[in-house]
Amino acid sequence: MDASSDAGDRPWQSYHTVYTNAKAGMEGVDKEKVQRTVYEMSKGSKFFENEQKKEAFIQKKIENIRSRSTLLTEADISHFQMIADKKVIELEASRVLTRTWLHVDMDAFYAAVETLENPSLKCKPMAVGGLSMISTANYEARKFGVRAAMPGFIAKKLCPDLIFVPTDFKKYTHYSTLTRKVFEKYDPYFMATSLDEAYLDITDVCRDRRVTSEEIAEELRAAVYEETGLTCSAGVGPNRMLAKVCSDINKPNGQFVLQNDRMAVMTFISSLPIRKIGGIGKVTEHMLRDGLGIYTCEEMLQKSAYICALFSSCAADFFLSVGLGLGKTETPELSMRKSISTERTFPAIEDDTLILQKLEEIAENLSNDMNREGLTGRTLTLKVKTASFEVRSRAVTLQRYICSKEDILTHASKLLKSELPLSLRLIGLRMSQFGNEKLGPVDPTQRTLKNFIKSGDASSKAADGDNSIQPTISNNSSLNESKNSGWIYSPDASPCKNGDACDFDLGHLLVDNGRHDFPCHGPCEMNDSCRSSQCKEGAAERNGDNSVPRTQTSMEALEMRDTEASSSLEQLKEGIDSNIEETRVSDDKQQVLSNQDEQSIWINDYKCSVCGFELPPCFIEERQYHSDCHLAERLQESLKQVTPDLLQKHRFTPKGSARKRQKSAPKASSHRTIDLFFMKGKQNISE
DNA sequence: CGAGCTTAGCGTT
DNA sequence: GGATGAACGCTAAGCTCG
Repeated sequence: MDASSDAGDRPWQSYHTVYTNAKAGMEGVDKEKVQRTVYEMSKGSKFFENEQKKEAFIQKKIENIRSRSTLLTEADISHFQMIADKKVIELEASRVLTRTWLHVDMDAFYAAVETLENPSLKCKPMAVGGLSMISTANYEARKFGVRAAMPGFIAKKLCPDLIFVPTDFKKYTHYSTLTRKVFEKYDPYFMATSLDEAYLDITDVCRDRRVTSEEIAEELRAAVYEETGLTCSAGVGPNRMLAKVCSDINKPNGQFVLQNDRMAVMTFISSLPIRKIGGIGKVTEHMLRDGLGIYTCEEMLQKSAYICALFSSCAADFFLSVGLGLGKTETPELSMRKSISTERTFPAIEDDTLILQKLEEIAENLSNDMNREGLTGRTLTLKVKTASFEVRSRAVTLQRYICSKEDILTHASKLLKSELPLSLRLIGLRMSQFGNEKLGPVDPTQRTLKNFIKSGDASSKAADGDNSIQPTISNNSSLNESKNSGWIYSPDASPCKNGDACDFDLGHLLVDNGRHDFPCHGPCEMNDSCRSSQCKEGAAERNGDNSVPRTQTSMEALEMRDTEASSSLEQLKEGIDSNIEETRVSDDKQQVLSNQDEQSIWINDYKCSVCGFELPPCFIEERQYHSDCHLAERLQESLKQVTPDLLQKHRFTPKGSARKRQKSAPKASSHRTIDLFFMKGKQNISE
């Protein structure tokens, strides 16, 4: 249906890409011509066809929004209006106008760096990237409609004289470091969001030096130029969302200040197109515009009832806060990496052997990256893009943490083989659900077995499912051969129906390797809200009560649970403690494991002194589990003597059930995979 | 019913 | 002449399992 209208006089008008919308430096560009060229160059390609499919799907979603909105009765609308009004009141109450944020954005950063190092590029249209993709274009090139994220061959068509310069991250990192040295002087806890962007809370520096935010912005930009020879733009506002919008207003080499005043904010936001807001991209813009007739931020509030009726609560909160000009004002806590991935695009290949060869390379890359950061993970996700640009992902969650190339490849191959035959143009692997990293960060909410017992958390309830680990080293064939079967604690026993009695959950423990800092080696390159632990503490202090880092709140929660412990559980804990002491004194062959003992348990750094099991030093995590399990065994012995009836509820189970789970889990998921494909196929046919 | 898992998709640089 | 990236974080929805 849509195709008929698209196929009219100007079919290119309905072909939207991420790079056809307006951006700084694009004023005065013949948009119609650009759009037509992009369309002509793309038309008929596999990429284009896929885009059309995606576009049709979005159109369906829009239709869905429209029809659902027309179906709302007056009663529905007044109901949702009430919900919306309540949300707005709550959001308004959360408005903070006491902080001043500055967003810095380097002007055409990569291109500017290249020009700095090669002045002959000055005043010539230039793009960093290649014929397949452009990272950044300088302002000369932007006059032709050339933009970041645009394929180079289209850019060349728009601007035949365009010069291509290959990307060189080393250079950009160097200059990024220089800019950050400047940022640090204005806010030691500044948030870098990429190599060329950062948020600074300049409240304190303005107050201490008794200067306006405008003066700080001027000074900072001059300092950045002084330090690097590069220009940047700045935006100032009462929160980060607004500051980011402001930094785009007078780009390049300019700035814009929005006063910390509610009226000023509301006026500013009223006519602001929604697409200017970070987080609202092509699809959301279309859905709001074509589905609900929302073009500006102000209209978010005018149509608040519809927003609450048609979107999730979370999305509605976001949209309404946009309408109110609200954004984040606190310095966020240290955030840890949640996944690590690597992917490669190549000319489409069909040969299974070649495909698996590619996979091996990617597995090796991922393994190297993980080892570099000391990460281990248990969820492995395979991503493939077919020759027709269809993207699929397939994941497995393992019962142990892996990081070696061999392990990754083993599981990735299984995932991939079940998809073949295919013609692929991209393969990617992502690891998530990190575990007890060898060197990297440990979830600070998790504690060592020893600390857990000492602090009295043995009395706490089962909680924090996110952090529960289900280690079974028996996946490893060499370990399977071990005669020692007592030290695996099973995930099968973990979910406890009897919540309150669930007070000794080994599955929720994580080995503490003693490192909590974000592994930041020099300047972080991607998405780095990188801070040292000192910075984190500083940020917490500054933020006041509302924004204590997650680490601390979780710990507080744990303390709370401590105090809530019942007297019998207190007794249990005391029993454990005293029994540990007893064991320590009485049993000289089988040591109770303290931090120091965790090392000394290994005879010749190889053989377990308790059970004789041999595990080389490189199996850091496995050894940690191993020693913890011995401790768990000890505890169980102790518990038997303390409260035999309570012990029944504890979940320290033999190996058998773990094995059962290993067998069944992957099967179940692969079945579902097939089912999904089947369903998908059927859907396509019916469409 | 809730937690955990899987898959897909959006947005950002 | 052909040719449209990489690496994250986040959310929604659907499913399974206990």
